[in-house]
Amino acid sequence: MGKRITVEDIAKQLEISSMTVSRALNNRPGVSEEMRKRIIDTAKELGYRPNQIAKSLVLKKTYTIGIVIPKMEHFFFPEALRGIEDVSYEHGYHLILTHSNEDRERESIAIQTLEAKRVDGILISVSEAGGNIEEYQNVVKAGLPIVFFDRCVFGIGASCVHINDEGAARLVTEHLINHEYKRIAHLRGPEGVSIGKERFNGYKKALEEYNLEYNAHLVVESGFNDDGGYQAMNKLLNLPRSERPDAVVAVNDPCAFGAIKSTKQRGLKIPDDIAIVGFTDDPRASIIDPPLTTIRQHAYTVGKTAARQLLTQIEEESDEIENITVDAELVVRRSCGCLGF
Amino acid sequence: MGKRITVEDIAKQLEISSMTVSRALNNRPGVSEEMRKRIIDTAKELGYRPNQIAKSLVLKKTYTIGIVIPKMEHFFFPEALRGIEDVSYEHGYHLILTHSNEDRERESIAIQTLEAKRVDGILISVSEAGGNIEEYQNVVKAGLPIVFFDRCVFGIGASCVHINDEGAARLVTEHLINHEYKRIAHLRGPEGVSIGKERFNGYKKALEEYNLEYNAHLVVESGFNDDGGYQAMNKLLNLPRSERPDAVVAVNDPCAFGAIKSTKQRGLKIPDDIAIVGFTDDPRASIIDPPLTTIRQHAYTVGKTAARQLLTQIEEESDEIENITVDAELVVRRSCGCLGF
DNA sequence: TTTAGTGCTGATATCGTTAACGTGGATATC
DNA sequence: GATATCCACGTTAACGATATCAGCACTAAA
Repeated sequence: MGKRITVEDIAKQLEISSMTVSRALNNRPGVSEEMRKRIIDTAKELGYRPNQIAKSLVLKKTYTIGIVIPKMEHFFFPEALRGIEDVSYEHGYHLILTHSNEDRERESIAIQTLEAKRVDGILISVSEAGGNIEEYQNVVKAGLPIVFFDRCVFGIGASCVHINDEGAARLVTEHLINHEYKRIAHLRGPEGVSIGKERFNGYKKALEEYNLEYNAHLVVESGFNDDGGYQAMNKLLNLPRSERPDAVVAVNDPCAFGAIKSTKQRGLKIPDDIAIVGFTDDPRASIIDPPLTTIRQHAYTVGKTAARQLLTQIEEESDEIENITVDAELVVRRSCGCLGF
Repeated sequence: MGKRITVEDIAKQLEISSMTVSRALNNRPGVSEEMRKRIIDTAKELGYRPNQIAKSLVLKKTYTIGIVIPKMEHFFFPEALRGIEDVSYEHGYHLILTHSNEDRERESIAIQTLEAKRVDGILISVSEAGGNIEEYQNVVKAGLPIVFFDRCVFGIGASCVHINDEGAARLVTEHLINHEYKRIAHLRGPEGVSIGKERFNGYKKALEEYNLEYNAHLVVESGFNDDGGYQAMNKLLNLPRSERPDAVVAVNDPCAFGAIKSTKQRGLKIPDDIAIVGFTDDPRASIIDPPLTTIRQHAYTVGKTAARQLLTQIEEESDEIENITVDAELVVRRSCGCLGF
């Protein structure tokens, strides 16, 4: 590593103390304007770059927030990330990005890394494998602000930012019920992940409300991606003809795409033979054939909101916990049986 | 911030020196097995988390690499990011993610931030606005390893990882020529960005090779996203009928999507009235109507390769510059006029 | 003239960790 | 029995920055 210029180097060159250099470069009072100018000029001339590491050590503050994301492939996360980045940038914070790859162990390592790097706060969406509750609790106990987004963990004293998953799932299921589908299936997310559970609850409540029978055979766990949706849909389509669903609520859009693939492969028509709806509003949803009816999640807003909440906790040193719901909306396209585009 | 446990705290509790604690926790020789065990146990008990900041200060090494990405919305970047993350994780490095948002000023700030954070190396894809050449040169001069990926800057002594943009653009243009299209247009990327220039060159060379006339009216700058493609295509379609293109090479898939939208809005059929091809192989490319013929870029591989190159430079302290080309392939679908799938 | 205040600058300690060298005692070697 | 070697552990300094307190020159007020 090429030797970097330090405040000391600047100080020596000008035959002053490093303290004066520090004051000048950080725009603090106690330096004459003339001296300040000379210092800034020399700093530029020497190509000085402040050492944030040393600064962080003494100030006990890194201006960095840590992010744990379970899966980069989901459109939702890069989009949320963009929201997080925008807000952080405005506040002068930077991001350390880690990736759990839906793996519990790797998530645990990621959190410990972020603690070691002394981030000022953590934003996390838990892995599909279900969370490291104890690890989260340690973070909370250590007084390190942590905010969950999308896939949350409630009741451990941390803020959560998410859409109203239950309500939205209910909404989209009701939409199918209004189409008079009778055997509505659900490709559900994992039990251990909040959104899997909540969306399932929404689906179930909609059925109850309209006095449709809940049928456990029609609920298949699918994980969160295309392939899981494909496999799960295959299971449903392997049922005896009379037991097959006439409509499907997928836990998210990738699952719905997998389900669409499976359905088409068997020569079945969507929505004529089976209606399928998703959840996310992935960019592909509007251009797939047929265009997918889904819930628009506003990932960008979720990211922004989560980052704001975290920064509030960091900067106000408050430990006030909030449970924030971001609006989501039903986007009606054609895969549900509606004609409109 | 809750006070964190330090090696000193552990040392006091065991009535030993902090040096012994450091040795034990870092698996270094010079500590009896019994003592090591006691130290590790106490560390766990107290919930010790090493302070990577202090460590970095003394070791002059952060195990962190900085990333500058121009636009999160392009599918390419999250995918490249995934490749980068996988490789870094294997090597025990972490990522600081910054986002230039295609803005030159913001990119410049991002680079300075990364230098201040004393990252061990930088991976960058330059902003659409064209790069801060001087800034890059400063980084190189400071001896900080930097690798460009996808959107590169050549000739300043930094490694580059990219696909053979010129060759691939030529390939896809040739494919159109073989379809016997005569008036082939190009929606081109910005002059100041390597891939814009290279792809344009490839397009031009293909025309030359087949003795097709190059027509400057048929080349319109489109930027890199949907809307730019839409606007640029509108310009082409506003030409007198006889001057309109019968085929279009878009600089990337988002542009192609915009062009498709514009074309469809005018009631023109793709590929019958106008063929359109893209570049990227965005997830939407295979499901749009008609499925888009494009160049598959293997963003994941580009990310992986760039990260590997950077880590090699970091760990071997070599300043050997490489210009690495990642294979890309033509993906033939229907928007070019082929029948297949 | 003395006192107090103000404006600029410097000396020293500190953040948490590790490198480099030092020490004391047990064991091995001749 | 003297010397060398090795092991386990300790002491000190350093990384690069800032906080804190102190000092010095000068001005204003008493």
